[in-house]
Amino acid sequence: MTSPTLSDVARAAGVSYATADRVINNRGNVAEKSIAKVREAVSALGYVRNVAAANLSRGRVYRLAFLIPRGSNAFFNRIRQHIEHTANHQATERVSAEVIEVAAFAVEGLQDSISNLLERDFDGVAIVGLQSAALEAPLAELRAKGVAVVGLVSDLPHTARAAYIGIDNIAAGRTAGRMVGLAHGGQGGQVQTFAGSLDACDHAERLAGFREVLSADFPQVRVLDPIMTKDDAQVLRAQTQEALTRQGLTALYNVGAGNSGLIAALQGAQSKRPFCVVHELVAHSRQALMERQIDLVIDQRPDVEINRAFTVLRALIDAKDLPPMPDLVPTIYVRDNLPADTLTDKMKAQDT
Amino acid sequence: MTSPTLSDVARAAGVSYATADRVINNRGNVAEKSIAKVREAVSALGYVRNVAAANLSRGRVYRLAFLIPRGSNAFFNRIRQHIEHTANHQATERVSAEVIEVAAFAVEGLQDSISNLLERDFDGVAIVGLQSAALEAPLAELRAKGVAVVGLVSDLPHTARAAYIGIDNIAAGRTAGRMVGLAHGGQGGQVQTFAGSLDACDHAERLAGFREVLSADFPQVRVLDPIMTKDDAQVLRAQTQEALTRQGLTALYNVGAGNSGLIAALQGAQSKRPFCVVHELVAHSRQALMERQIDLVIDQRPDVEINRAFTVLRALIDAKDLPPMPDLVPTIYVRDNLPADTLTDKMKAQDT
DNA sequence: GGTAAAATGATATACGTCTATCAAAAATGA
DNA sequence: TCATTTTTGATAGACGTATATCATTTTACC
Repeated sequence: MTSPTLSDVARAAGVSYATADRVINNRGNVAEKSIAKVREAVSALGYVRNVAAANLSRGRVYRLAFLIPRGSNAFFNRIRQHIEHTANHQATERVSAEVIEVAAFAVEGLQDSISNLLERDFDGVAIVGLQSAALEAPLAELRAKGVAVVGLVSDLPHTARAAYIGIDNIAAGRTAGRMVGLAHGGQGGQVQTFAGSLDACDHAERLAGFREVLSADFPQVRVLDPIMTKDDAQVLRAQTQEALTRQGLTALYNVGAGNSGLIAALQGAQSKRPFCVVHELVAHSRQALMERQIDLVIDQRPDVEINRAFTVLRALIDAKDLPPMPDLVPTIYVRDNLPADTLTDKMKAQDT
Repeated sequence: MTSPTLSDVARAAGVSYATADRVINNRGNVAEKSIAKVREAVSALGYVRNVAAANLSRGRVYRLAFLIPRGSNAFFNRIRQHIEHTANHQATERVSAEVIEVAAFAVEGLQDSISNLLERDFDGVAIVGLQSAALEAPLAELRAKGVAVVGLVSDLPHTARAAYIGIDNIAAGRTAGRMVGLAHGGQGGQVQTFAGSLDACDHAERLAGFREVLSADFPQVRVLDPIMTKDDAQVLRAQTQEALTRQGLTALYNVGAGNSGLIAALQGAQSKRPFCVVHELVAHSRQALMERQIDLVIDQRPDVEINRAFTVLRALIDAKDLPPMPDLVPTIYVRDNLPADTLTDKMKAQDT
């Protein structure tokens, strides 16, 4: 009934505990023959090492780092908050996580930060990455030291990381496109798109997906070229105001950030406004959804992503296979399926 | 740096390890004064019991049971599969889960099954419940024995369970209503609704939410009274075929199961079919989405729910507070944001 | 003040693994 | 065959907690 221990394995293999241990933790100086015997016994008995006992014995702690862009971006604040919350909780299980802020979207800064990680003694690192070959060398060094590396939200060069945790941005754009198309109810229309910069490949991917669906399945809806905003709320506000004066505009889609500006412009708008889709559920997009200034939010569920990041990193560090985890898909929010607002809830709890 | 042990607590409280242990595991026979001293030391040092060490010492196993309706319903098959997969994985951490099948939607059957649990030695139970006062007595007995009880997918009487893990069905119906409304693009229309039975309160709730949104925000869309199907695919097929012949029908919404029949009827349909929304992503609804027979699936993410059930039950059993978990919301799927098909993937993996 | 009861302290063993040490046995090479 | 190297065995202590036992101290009560 109870699962076999390493002593059981040793006995079954006809070797001493010490030898079985040498095999399991490959300490070397073991004859091939003994290795084979132990391996056989392991699979015969179905032995799996008791990680709890092992960690207890080792006094092991999992030291994780998260490299997140600096700045007051609402989305990354949410990410940061989730990391701290989770870390706080996992402290019981000897997991510590440190958030390291990085200059936003700058290859050199990221490169330096990664190099700095080499001197620290981390077991795993999650990085909000960039597609740049310049990152490959420092990441290779890091991985050579045995550090588990995953890309978070925005991917790293494929060869340089063990996993990517984030949504498929083409799918996200396609989803937005599908919804905008559906909302036209068979009628024609014009969509104004907004993007921070097309150098950011997530923006470019979303836009591509968006166009793809509309031109294939809703040809009567015209997609206007994106207005570049640098994710700046001021720019978005001005440009949205301008767009709203135009005739025949039936929808707005912002692939990037800076939505508070877009929303501000919509607040002053007339009764019949275009169908509006933005990305990432944060305080202001949530409120705008509730107050009917916008119609849809495509979210990447940072809570799920962070959860996954912790789980994947631990699995990589322990060299275990991955436990079942919820899939990551672009999530569509309307005003009717919003999750409970934890921040509001917290304030309520403080009131009582 | 390293977290305090119970010995540290004892020392800080000025008592022996034995006394600190008596307090922590409330074994009785301790003076109030000592209890207070230990409690203080615990919070002063921020002591948290090392669950891994505790479980190691106890040789503890978590024995969980899941009470799931019997039958070949695709949705519950998916649930069952997730439970087994997760259980399989958690075996390493000394968690075992048993799926117990129950006569579907019958109060007496469920009542008996719950009573039977009393003789087994489970630590936690997740039950696909019913709102019936008849369940309160056996559940109270179970909880009196120290068994953690949660409602899964469909709630139990509120007083009889520690938590409910499932979506808000009114929100799910509202979400469907919002999408159907949006898809009309400001034009009028008629929606035919289908339900298994309005005795099932999840069906009634979804329908109520659906109506609520349409009448409030899309009054030009008329909601027809639901056709009762008993979740039977044959009935759905016939009724859908009949409905499709009607003039002016712009949308279909099935709050219940039996979608394979609905889809079959749609396969034979003409080019311009109504906008179709169903619940639960399973093999056939997924395929229908891909092949454009339907437009939208509202899913409750059984994978997330099962994950949550395991986590919540463990937390209840250990009397810990809950770790961060993804929120449960009705998820909207279109053909562009579908998760990877694990079954298909598995088959692919076997091919290679 | 004396006795019984309650509370406390000291200590030992166990859980399964890691790590280390030392001695003994087996294999290797000249 | 002997010296050397490689491989094995035996064993002990540590990680933090649970549980048990037994002796001792403190408290309560008449």
